[in-house]
Amino acid sequence: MMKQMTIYDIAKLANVSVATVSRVINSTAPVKDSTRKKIEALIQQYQFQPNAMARSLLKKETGIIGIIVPDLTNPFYTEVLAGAEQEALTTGHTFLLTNSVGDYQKESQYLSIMREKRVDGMIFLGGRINLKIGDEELDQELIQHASTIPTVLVNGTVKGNALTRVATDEYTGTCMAVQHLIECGHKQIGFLGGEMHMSTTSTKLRAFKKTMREAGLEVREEWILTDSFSIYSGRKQMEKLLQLADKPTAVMCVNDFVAIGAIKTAVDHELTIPDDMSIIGFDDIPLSHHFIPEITTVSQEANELGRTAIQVLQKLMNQEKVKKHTVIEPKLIVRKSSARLN
Amino acid sequence: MMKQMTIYDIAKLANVSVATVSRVINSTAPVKDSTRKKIEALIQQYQFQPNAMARSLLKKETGIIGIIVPDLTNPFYTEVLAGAEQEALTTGHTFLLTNSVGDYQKESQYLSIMREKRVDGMIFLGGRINLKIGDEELDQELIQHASTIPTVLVNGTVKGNALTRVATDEYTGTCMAVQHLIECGHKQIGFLGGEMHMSTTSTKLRAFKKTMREAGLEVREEWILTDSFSIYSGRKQMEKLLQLADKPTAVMCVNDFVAIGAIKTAVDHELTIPDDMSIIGFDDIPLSHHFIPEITTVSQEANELGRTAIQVLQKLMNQEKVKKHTVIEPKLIVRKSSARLN
DNA sequence: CTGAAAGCGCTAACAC
DNA sequence: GTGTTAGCGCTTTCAG
Repeated sequence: MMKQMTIYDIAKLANVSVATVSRVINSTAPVKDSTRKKIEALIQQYQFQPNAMARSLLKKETGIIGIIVPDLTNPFYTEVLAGAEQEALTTGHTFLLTNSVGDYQKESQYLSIMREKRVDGMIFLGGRINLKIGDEELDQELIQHASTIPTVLVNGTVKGNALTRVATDEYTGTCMAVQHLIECGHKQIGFLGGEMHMSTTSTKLRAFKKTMREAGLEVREEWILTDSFSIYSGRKQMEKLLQLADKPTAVMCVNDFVAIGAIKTAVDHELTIPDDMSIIGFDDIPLSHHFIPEITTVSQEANELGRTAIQVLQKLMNQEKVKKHTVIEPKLIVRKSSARLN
Repeated sequence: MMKQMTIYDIAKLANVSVATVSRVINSTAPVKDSTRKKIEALIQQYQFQPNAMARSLLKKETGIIGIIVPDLTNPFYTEVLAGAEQEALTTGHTFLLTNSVGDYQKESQYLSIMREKRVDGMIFLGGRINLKIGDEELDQELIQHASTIPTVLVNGTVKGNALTRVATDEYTGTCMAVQHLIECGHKQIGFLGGEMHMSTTSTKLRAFKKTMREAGLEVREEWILTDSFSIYSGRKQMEKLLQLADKPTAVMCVNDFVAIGAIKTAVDHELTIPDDMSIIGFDDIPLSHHFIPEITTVSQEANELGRTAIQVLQKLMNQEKVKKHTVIEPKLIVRKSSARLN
């Protein structure tokens, strides 16, 4: 590997001081045209790039935003990321990305790395902040951490809502979806969840029950299943549901993955969706638009969520005032996996 | 924001010199047990984290691997990333991730950032390294860049194969898939591609033609369509194909996205897949396993690809000898979107 | 076992 | 316009 040049090397070659070189690099003060030209030529010739470490050490800014996501292969998260990236570009920030796989210990480890690397700010998604009953110690660690690095939580929170967060209104979103099912004439509606100890599941379940009750419909416990957030989990849950003698005519799923799994298994069992059963997802991952049948779902506006998260973070980093809680309104997207009860 | 402590603060509090603190942090030399304990307690108490910038400046190592991907929302790339992350974890490296959206100018910009930040190494995916006819200048920039930072290219190359790369054998993979179709009795086979100027498309097309010819089958130019790599593109292409009076009984698609689009449009047109037409994809994204029908495809072993790329990069970073070209063997995954011609 | 001091590459006063 | 110099926070000789 070729050694990288330093500002000293350039200065020597140009017969000027390092300060002058620094000035042309940062256009921070006027420099005589001829010397500027000379220096610029040298920089070009040797492909000189100033060392960001050295600069950061001094400026106390790295231009890096740390991100912790729970699952890189989940399209919802990548969509959030894509939105965030787009927005971060406007201020020239780059992402230090880590994948926690929902492992709390890894989260802690990554939190440490972010601090060592002195990221300018960070975004935290999933994992511990999605726990229905937060863990005292984990929350404390995160809060502590946030006192030193501007941090925004996406779709989650910690004890006492102590930190800045932006989140989709999952409760309302679920109400809208269930309401849609009810308006389609369904009276026997089930719920397929993710892990019960995650707030995503419990929030949506609460919304589900409340909407049912307000419509005067019975909430049947045997139609409420929970497992995990994967496609495979959707399959398992639908498998169970179909074994029941008395089956619902519609189900609300905790996310699109579970909905896909549910549809797939239903189809395997010779059901036609939506004729034999309406199935609704949540998230509006790109795939839900392309699946056969196209899936009715609630859009989390993932891209906007990501962009907003960064906007809030940027304000935080600039020491501006920000709302402690920004909410993104979800949208019901009616497609082909739900229909009138006939 | 609370100010972060420095090694000086700790040293002062412990009544020792910074050198001693450094020693306990890095266990780089023996320290008296009692002073060690004292320092450790302080570090714990104030949650002190050494500043990685300062250290990197000295050690000329950042612990960061730069990654340029063309599309964060494409499951193939995220799967590669997930594999890479897993492997990078073994050496404690973290990712500086950038999303080029296939924009060559952005790639250049990100290349610069990687150099400024002095990443220890980098992985480049997609974009310019996938051009059928490489751009002289862009290649030169990348080669130049690689002379200063260990770099590995994934599924692509530059002029003269000047750089280290790991890649799936797309040619062989395509041959396998087409061969499978032929063995199913198909004689009228089409090809749905991505952009024609990308090597992925042209390589696969070459393999397609060669396999057809060797089997004594006619290559019909009107059945060879190219557009882009998206689901939407698959839809458009299938739309065109179905307008033909004489249609193929099977099609090979450049990737799973195109296959999904093709299937969806075919189904919209009341065709049954695979009974009326066999359709094969490429990549084996998770979705292809869950789509209805499940998609026959060629697995790129994305996760392994990512892991291997990092392994090779690690060797490169350690100045070990590495093969200039590591190839990953693809696998044919026969599922439900292809069947015997009846 | 511990401390003093040099230096990593850069920026920002402060002089001239 | 330009040069000198003092750090930024850390590691690492070199002495003791």
